[in-house]
Amino acid sequence: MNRIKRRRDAPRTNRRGTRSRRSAYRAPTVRDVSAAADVSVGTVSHVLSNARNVSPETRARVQRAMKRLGYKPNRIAQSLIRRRTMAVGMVIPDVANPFFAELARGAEDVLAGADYALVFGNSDNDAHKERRYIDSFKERQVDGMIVAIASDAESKAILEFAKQTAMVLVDRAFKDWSGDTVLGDNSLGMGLAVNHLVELGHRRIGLVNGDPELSTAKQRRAGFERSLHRHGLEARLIREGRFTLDSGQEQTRDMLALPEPPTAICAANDLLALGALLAAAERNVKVPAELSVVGYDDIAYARLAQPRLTTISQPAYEMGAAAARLLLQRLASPGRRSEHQVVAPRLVVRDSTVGLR
Amino acid sequence: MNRIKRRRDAPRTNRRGTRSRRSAYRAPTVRDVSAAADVSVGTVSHVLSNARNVSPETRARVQRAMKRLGYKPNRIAQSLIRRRTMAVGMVIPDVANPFFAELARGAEDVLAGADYALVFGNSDNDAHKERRYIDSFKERQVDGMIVAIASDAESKAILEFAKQTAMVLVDRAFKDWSGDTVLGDNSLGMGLAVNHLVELGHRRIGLVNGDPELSTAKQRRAGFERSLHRHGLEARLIREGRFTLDSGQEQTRDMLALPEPPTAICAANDLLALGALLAAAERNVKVPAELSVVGYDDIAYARLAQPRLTTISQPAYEMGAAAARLLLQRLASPGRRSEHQVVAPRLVVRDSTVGLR
DNA sequence: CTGAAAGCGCTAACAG
DNA sequence: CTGTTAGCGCTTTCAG
Repeated sequence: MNRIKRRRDAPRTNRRGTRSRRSAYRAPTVRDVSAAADVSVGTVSHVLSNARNVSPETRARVQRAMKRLGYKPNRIAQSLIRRRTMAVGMVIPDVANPFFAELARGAEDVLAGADYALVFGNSDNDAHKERRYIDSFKERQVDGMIVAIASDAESKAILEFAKQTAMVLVDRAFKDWSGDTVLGDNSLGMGLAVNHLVELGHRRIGLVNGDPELSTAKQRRAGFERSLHRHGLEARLIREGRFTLDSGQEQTRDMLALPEPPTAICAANDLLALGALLAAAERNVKVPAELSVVGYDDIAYARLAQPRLTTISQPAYEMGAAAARLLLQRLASPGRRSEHQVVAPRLVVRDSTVGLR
Repeated sequence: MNRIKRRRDAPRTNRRGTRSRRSAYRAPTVRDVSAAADVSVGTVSHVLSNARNVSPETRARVQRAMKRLGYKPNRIAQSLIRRRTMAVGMVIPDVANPFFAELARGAEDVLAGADYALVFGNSDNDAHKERRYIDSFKERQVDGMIVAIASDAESKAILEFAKQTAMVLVDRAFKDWSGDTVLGDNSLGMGLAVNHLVELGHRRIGLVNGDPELSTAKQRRAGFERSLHRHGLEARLIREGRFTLDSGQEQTRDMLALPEPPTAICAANDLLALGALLAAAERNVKVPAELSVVGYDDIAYARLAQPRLTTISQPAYEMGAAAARLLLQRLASPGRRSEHQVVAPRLVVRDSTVGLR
């Protein structure tokens, strides 16, 4: 009893009785509030969480004390005992890619609305980096994660991880994954692009692709090939690289140097398509007159490019928001069946594609 | 003693003696490890943190136990007692703005290298939202924050906050702020733009500006006016709005409808400039032949626009990285003098500006 | 070199 | 309706 008394009276002194020297300021705690309002800590906690009835007068007194002291609950302490951090991790390849920036925005907006904090990691499509972020987030006890997975290189670990904490895959998945997903229909989308080009009379159509280990790249390639075959065409002009502008430029440069260059190019994302435009400009190949180009994603800059880019549109913001909503749902009811949302791609015709004359 | 024994033997049972029903799995704790290795929890903690000497045999035994159990320290518990979360908050207006996406990348890369997690908030340049994120991050006990502040509306609260936790302002600041900063020289930058235009023979130069309460907008406007005056010109053609593409389009549309429209436009960022290009296209005003446009920031898409945008370049990635480094330094030595880094703007001439014939 | 135990700030079971 | 108190998982004295 004496010991406890001492603690309540002098909470700011350490065992030696000296005030801690570093940082004079120390945020008020439940104990400070309870002392100020002359109630027990339990009561303070309860007015905070509304977990049980507290008489109006007591409540008011406590709230006044809180305000006066500028009390804010320490979320870390809450997390420790509640076993919930109210934080979710997100790992995407690169925020500097507008598609993922939008996607992140979508996720953040819904998560913030539910009082979750978003902690971020850019994997650069590197399975190692991705794994490091996931591990780090796990140690930090995030309640869940949203990830645009780089490859299936770490699939074992991911699957293991997902058993322990909520996880939804967005934009990209891997086989063996059976949890929640929000994915585009990449094969269909690429089909749309090919159909458009074929309808315009193109026969020699090339594919400028991203990192071949990514599920999006695989599926877009598959869609490309399938669709060409369906039209009785061969899929020979295929390049792969990374999902970057530079790679797009390089791949296109390469293709345009062919004895029989393509008359049209499908790029697996808009960055690649923009790179293709640059490569064409280098060689003085006119787009769309001499080369049609279609992109994928419909980032904001697609319509600002010259010529305005025909592309396969995907609602990045919505995909992020949907992934976040799915995560929230799973957090609320861990037992529910997993859900697989697929968002439909849409062809947006602008000025970078034109009929073969 | 009996009580303690019980705890060590049955740590996974709650007070009623029933196993918790939810989540069969529970991560191993120091206690589990200590039991498995037959040492005290203190020893386990010490092999983890190397805080004191532990005999090689004991250490090995503990490490084996850790590995066997798959033990990972609980960062939340560590944070609570160490009073460090190894997390930093970042609030920027919008990741979907490539300038800030790059900046965020820069910060994240250096922070991740130092084992800090980055938690994110988009303020949309809304002082309220910004304040909410800052409060939230504070409750979450972040070790520090990097913020591109919206306005001085909440400056009181911000200053108060900064007394308690490390904070560096990036890209934007407010008067009264005397802490660490990484800022561009906006006035100088705008001067560069104006000089360039004047040298090309332009006399009727308009300013398309962003949110007037932002320090960047104020300074860029000031630089614009000062520079024009220095050339003996009046600064009459000034519009303000938001730092978005749409706003740029709108402001420019408005200006071009004037009886005496400008022959050149300074836009306070590239998004605005891109909007200006759109507005010009609408009216069939040729850029640069009939209207020169210069942007600000030099986002990746500036050189992809048509025409390629002349702009004032700022190293967004480096600014983010520098801010993160500053924060790390302050975290390491809280007493150090605050540092004010200013990054030099650079004129990049491309195709959107041309001499008046 | 090691163990015991007191907390970090909070929640929630238990006992009035 | 309110107070007491045992922990959450970890670190860090203090005592051997």
